[in-house]
Order: sequence, then structure tokens, then C-alpha cells
Amino acid sequence: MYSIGEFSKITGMTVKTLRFYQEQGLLTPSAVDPRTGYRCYGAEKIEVARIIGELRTLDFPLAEITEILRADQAGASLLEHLERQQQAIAQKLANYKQINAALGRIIEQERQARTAMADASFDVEEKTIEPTLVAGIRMRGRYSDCGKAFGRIARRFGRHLCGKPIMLHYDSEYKENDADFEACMPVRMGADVDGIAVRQLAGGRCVTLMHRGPYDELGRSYAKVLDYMKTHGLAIDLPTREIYHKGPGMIFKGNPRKYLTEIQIPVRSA
Amino acid sequence: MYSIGEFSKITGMTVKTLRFYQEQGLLTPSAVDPRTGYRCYGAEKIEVARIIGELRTLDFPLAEITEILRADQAGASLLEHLERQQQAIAQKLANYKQINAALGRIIEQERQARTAMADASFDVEEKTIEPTLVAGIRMRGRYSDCGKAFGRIARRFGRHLCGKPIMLHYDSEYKENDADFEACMPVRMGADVDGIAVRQLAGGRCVTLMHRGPYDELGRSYAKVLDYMKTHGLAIDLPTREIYHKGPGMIFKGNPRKYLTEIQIPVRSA
DNA sequence: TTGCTCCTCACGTCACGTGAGGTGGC
DNA sequence: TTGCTCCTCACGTCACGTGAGGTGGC
Repeated sequence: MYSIGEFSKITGMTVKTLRFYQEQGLLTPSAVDPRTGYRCYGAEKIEVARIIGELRTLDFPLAEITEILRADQAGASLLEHLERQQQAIAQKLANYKQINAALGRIIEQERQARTAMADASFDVEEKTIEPTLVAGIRMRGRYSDCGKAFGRIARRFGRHLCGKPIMLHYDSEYKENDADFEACMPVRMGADVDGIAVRQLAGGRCVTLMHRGPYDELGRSYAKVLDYMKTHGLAIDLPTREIYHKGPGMIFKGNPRKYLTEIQIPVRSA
Repeated sequence: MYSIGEFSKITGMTVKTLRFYQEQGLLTPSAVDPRTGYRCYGAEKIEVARIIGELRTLDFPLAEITEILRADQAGASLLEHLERQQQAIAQKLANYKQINAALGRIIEQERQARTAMADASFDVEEKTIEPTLVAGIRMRGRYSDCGKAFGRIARRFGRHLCGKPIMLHYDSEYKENDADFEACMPVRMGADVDGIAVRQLAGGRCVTLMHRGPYDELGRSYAKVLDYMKTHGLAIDLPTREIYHKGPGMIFKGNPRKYLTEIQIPVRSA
């Protein structure tokens, strides 16, 4: 016979836990001194404690452990308990996997927003861009509808995504309600899936400018780019592009004054 | 301004939750009628509720959400919170993965024990066994030490395991304290790792008998097998094998009367 | 007497959910 | 008056942990 302290050392369970298990009717002492209230555990309780410990390691709730111990004789039910528990664990696992993936995406986005802010120059520049594989949805309507399209692409391509969202503008003039545009996201690989086209976006020479501020002030930056092109005798090669380096975050919408949008206009000598 | 019921519908949070968030100082109503106690939520609270909801989806504790909301202006801290949270989630994920794997192993073992019980014939038989890849630890000492060896192999080879534990006996006579034996477990693939040898176990002709009961009664079954071999003029080809189809379970030790052990003795015509 | 083990009882954790019992406005 | 929304207060969940305050045996 062991005192609760001794039994605690043997089983690796705290004294508090042992008292709690007694209260729950899960693991009762072999005897209790009626005068002092001292608990006594017999050697046969060690095996019971071991089983409880194993089942707790497998995250079984105490109520179910009580059931399993009671049904020990039957034996047949153990397998079913195990299978049910595996279901339960699999659910939690799936849940945390999802959370983990979501956190990964958000963190990545935040990091890129930081570096974009650090790297930006805010001057009109000419550069050569690389060809890029993108998944895109071409649409007509209002620019503000592009959010949903980016969302659809992101959900579909998940971990194959590899860059910021890009919008292609196919109109040569500004259109409010009937614009012709395409929401794209760079992907590592992939094929067409319901309404989303995967293709190579051509590279080449272009004029760029990083715009800082809300989207409704993009016009000012476009003016700067077009001035530059006129001065240098360059002509537009549609579609033009906008790259959203930093927009409303997933958590905080953030301050529109800090949004970063890169304007890219493919050009050829006029 | 919205009543708590309206705001609940807008945000998808229950009324109880909204009251709780107020109590926690997380999301306070824009106004409270001092006479009736009725809560009023302004439209600007919708965005706050959205952020709280997003962060709860990512499993942030309420206390940390409070912090994040307070530090919103700073902005810089969000990324660190996200990274810390990813750490926390990764831990839980790893924990549940481990539980899941353990459950899988135990379930598999229980299932195999069931089918073994259903298939066993309990007669001496001759059969041809297939070559098997095993991971084994050869040792000298007492048979009862094999448990640790099986444990080591199981931990090392984890998901590459593909069968019940096998013991090889290299002695031609019974030895109590200085037996020469090898604890093996079938594996799908693998290479030698500290003290564990991976190799092909030869197949061939052998005499088998399924023994049902405690290990200390194995002698009776060996007698039956040896009788059979004598009658049929067969000679032993060392090492002999024991396959533990059902022994003490991982959870319950179970009734030794129900243990199932297969004796396999490789033979050649004498 | 001191130090150790043991006892009970009450409360805290975490993010809410579940009533009970009652009020205010249409 | 009825039905609906809203209110507060107390308690439950889950598996313990953390004291506080006190007792028994060496």
C-alpha cells in the first residue's frame, strides 16, 4: 500500500490529479483512513493508473476513459473507442492545419509588404520585366469586383501562388462600369480550372512607377508615367499592369495612405 | 446604431459572445442606455468585430487580440504576433500528429489481433513462408528483455513497419539467462541504424503451430511441433521463429489466456 | 518544537453556452 | 394582453492547478 505522495511518484501523476481522479470516480484509492482522510493505494492500482495515463496521452476525455475501464471485460468496445477518437483527432488536426496554412499566407503577405515598402523608389523608371506564369480571370465590369476574383484564384491555387496580385487593363481609356480587365496571380505551376486561365505573361520593356496612397489617386501617378512616355517618344502596348504590393491587409485594412501599387506600362518606341 | 440582436446578425457573433466581449473590454458598445441597459453598436464597430473574428479564426486568445487591437496604430507588432501564434499552432499541430500516428498504430495492432484470432487453426501445419525484410537486434540474455528491443525498433522505423514482431531463437536448447536471440520487426524499407540491422529473412519450408495462451505454456506447443517433425522425419534449420500475433496490448495487458503466438520451425528432410 | 506529508475547501483557467427570472416597447 | 427583444446573475464546461488554512505523525 502506498500513500498518495508515493503513488504520485510511481505513476508520474500529481497529487492534485490523483485526488481529482478519485473525485471523478476514475481511480479510487484502495482504502481511506476514516479518521485522517489519508488515501492508500494498492499495487494493483498502478496498472489502472498506467492505462489512464496511456489513454490521456491519446487525448481521450476522462468520461470516455471511465467508460473504457468499465467495459474492460467486454474488450470488444476498445477498438470502436479508438476509432472514434481517431476521428476526433483527425478533425482537430485538419483544423489546425488550416489555421497554420492561413497564418503562413498572412505572414508571407505582411513580410512582402514590408520589403516592398523598403525597396520602393517612387520615380518613373524604365525596366525589363521577366515573363511570368499567371492564373487569371478576365472580366468586364467595375474594377472593384476584382477582389472576389483574386480570392477565387487564391483559394484554387493555394500553395502554388508565388507573387502579388496583378491586374491587366485592356482598355486604352478609363472606364467606370464596363471596364475590360483581368485579375491575375503569379503561380509556380497549374492548369486551367473552371474559368481560371493559366498562361505565360510576356516579359519585355516597360515604364514603371510605384504609387503610394489610395487607389482613387492612381490617376496622378498615371499622368506622371504618360508624361515620361511622351517625353521619350514611347507608345503603349496593351494591356497595362497594376501590381498590388500593399493593399488592405487580411487583418487590418490599414491606412490607404500607405498602400503601394506599381504601375507597369509595356512600351515600344513610337 | 444597431441593437445587440441586429449587430449579432451583422457580425455572425452570438448575443452571448458580444456581451462577453464587452465584459472583457474587447468590443464595447458605442452607447448603453443607462435606464434599460440596452446596448447600441455603431457602424464603425462592424470592422472591429470583423478583425476580432479573423483573429479568432486564427485561434488567437482573447487577451492577445486585445493587445493587437490596442497596438493597431503601431502596426509593426502584428507580424510578431502572427509569428508567435504560428509557433503555438505548429506545436499543437505536431502534438496532434503524434497522437494521430499513435492511434493509428494501436488500432492497426488491435485489428490484426482480431483477424489473427479469427484465422488461427491451432493444428500443426507445414507451409512455405515468403522471404521478409526485417529490422532486428540480436542479443544475449533473458527472453523477457526483448520487449525493450521491439520498442526501440518500433520507434526507429515507425511508419515503415509492416508486420508483427518476430523473435529468432539461435539456440538449439532452452536457455534461461544466456539465450541467443534476435528481436525483429518486418519493415517495408530501411537501412542499418545504431545497433539495428536491416536484412532479408530467408523464406522456405517450415512447420508451424498457433499457440494460444500465456508464454510460459509455449513448451507444450513446442512438444507438439517436435513430435510432428519426428513422425515426418524432418530436421530443424536454426534459427526457429516465434511470431507474436496477440500479446499484451498497448492499452490493456489483456488476458494471457488469449495471447496468440505462432511457432515457425524451418525444416529440411532429415 | 520543527519539518514533512497529508487533508479540505474555494477559486481560477478559457471562451463562451445555458438557463432562470425579470423588464421594456410595440 | 401577447410576443419579442433585451437585461442581469449564477452556474456549467474541461482537466486540472493554485493557494489558504489546518491536521497528523515522526
